[in-house]
Amino acid sequence: MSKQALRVFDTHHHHSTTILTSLNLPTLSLPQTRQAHAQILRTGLFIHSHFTTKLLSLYANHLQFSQANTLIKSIQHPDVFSFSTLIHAYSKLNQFTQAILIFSQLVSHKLFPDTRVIPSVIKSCTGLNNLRYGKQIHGFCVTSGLCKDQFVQSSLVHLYVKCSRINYAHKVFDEMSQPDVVSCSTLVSGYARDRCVNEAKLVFGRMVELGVEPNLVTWNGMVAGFNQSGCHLEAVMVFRDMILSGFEPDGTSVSSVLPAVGESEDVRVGVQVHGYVCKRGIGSDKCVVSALIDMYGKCSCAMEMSQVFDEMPQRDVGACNALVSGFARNGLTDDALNAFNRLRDQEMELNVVSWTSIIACCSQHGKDIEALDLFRQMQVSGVKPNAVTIPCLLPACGNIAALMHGKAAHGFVLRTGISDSVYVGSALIDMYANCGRIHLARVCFDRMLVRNIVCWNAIMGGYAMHGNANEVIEIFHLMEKSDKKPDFITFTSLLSACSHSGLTEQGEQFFNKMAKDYGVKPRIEHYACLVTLLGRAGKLNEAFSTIENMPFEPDACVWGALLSSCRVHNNIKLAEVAANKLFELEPNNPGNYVLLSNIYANKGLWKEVDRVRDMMKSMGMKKNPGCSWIEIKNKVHMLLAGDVSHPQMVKILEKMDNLTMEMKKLGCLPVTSFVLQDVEDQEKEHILCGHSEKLAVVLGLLNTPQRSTLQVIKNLRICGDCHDFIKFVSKLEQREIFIRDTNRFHHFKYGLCSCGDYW
DNA sequence: ATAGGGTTAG
Repeated sequence: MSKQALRVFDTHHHHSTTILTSLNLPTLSLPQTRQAHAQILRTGLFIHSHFTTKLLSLYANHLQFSQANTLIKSIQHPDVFSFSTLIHAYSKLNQFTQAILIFSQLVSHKLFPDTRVIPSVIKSCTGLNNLRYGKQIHGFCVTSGLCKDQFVQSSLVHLYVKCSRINYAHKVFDEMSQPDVVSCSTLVSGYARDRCVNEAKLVFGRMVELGVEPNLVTWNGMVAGFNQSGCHLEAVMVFRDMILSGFEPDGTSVSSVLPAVGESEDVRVGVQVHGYVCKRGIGSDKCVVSALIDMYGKCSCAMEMSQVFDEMPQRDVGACNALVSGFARNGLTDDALNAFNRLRDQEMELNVVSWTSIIACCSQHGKDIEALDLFRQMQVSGVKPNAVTIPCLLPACGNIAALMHGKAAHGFVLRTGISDSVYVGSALIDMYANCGRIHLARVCFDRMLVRNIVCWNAIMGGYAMHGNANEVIEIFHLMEKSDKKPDFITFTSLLSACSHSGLTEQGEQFFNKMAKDYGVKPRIEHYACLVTLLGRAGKLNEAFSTIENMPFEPDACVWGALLSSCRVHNNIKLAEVAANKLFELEPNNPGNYVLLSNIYANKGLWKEVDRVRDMMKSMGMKKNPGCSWIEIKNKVHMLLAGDVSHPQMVKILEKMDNLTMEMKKLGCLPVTSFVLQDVEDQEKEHILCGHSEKLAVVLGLLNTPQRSTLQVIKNLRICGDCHDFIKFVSKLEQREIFIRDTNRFHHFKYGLCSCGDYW
């Protein structure tokens, strides 16, 4: 066609009919459009609005917004049709903002919109989730009478469904004189998406009564709606009903039902659907393949998942993403990373989902530094993070207290305007709390416009971890005044905060009224909190009888809580009871053996210490290596206990010797009880020098400005010697030092620690 | 010329 069109433009015979013919051809390329435009200008044909209008839609289809917008302004007397052409073009291309912009020009020209243009305008409001403007248009349609049009009405139904105003949608629907299949389907899928199973079925029944035949889109909309709202079983059942009603599911149906099958983890159904896909020959549909891979991944069938991937006819980024997250979901992090790297090697175009999946995989499986690095690489490669990427990344920052990285992500959130997301907000709260900046966490919390229960729990959990029980209780009361109901996580924060701050009575009160006053039945973790609460207060017998009388079989957390309390209060008898239970429940957890031996060592019972050490040895178990992280000048340093490989190790040990000497001079001798071995005192000191948190603190002292705050993260509980050492350092060096261990924050200042030496 | 359904990341 292009040859013919160009021949027309090359002639100097400017018969309007010839050009008109060429402009009526389905599409012209952009250069051809420009050529036609030039010719129209030269020949003066622009006075006929038909040509200009045609040019408008051509420019719009080539995404030449400024050209199209200029052109329409050049028309002396534009009519509704000129504007409509452009609006239709924009709305079809999902350029909703542009569409609405043109519509407002139509209005400002005092032109009267017709029933044909309104649906595209409402569709644009729908696409932008702009309920306000949509409602205005609705109002206009009511007063002008355009509302009687079926297309206008069904676009309004869609607007309200999309903007979560299902009641409005139903009202518009009820006012329709003759509901059509489109409006019915939209309303049905809207109810399904709102988890309103009964209403969806009611409207479905009503459309049948009215003689409106449901079609494939109706059924698919229901399946998709139930899937999206988490009614997975319902989605699968509707899929069945659809087949029983004589419909042949297509690619859309299958792609909608498979995620639901995956969630219900019923691989037999999944295999059936897979078989159907093969039979119908829709296995080359990209969405179908991705959904199959996803389903097998969710059903823990990594083999089948890989097989579907390997057999797919054409590589597709969606399928690759499903594969990566499938591996990650099953804990196969190396496979996930390999698949991701293969993707890059094959120069497959990675999208934001690919990057977000792999970042999530790393931050959820202890590969925090890798996650941060991938986030950097993502931006280098030109893919923009979005409101999902950030909550996947932030836990990695929090895990290793990479505050600067977290702040950079926060800056990104503010610049890109995604801070309204509750996911982003609660992830920021968690990150700041985990980085020891509880006040910044609070600022994020206070600035949120909408908060869900996760946000409330995040800030309360943050304060609890910092041992600020009063703040937790204050937030809890604020929450009571809001419309959010506390859940079991809320009470875990409350109880652990009370135990960390020694508010024993208040903690017991919360425990006693959580079921009665708030309808939250205590779970086993709440009993564990109660044991810690009583244990910390020295009420070890009460703690023990709590365990004996609780309505659950006590688990490792509960016995672990008792054992820790026994360490604080040097109770050998109960420690042995708890430890023996723990050795039964988790024989391969070295932490329990270490804790018991520390309790023995603290009382000088070296024979017992040896016995525990031999137990560990005979089981081939080693103490988990202690590991600490500290962020210095935007770089995260990792230090392992006893590891001398750090480039600054000579300086670190020198500084540590100096500090130890100062401590001795001032009579603050190191406590040498927290070592596993019974060795000569001097050697003990040497082993203590190697504890990772100590190394990290000293590294921080050497590389940061005087008196600045230090922040260290440790993978195990802080040991007593290091605790004493750091208290001393905080006084001698006039430093605030935050250390987060597996349990809580220790805030060292002026020679004291916020935990009050109970932990 | 106008209105409805799908996959993969939290």
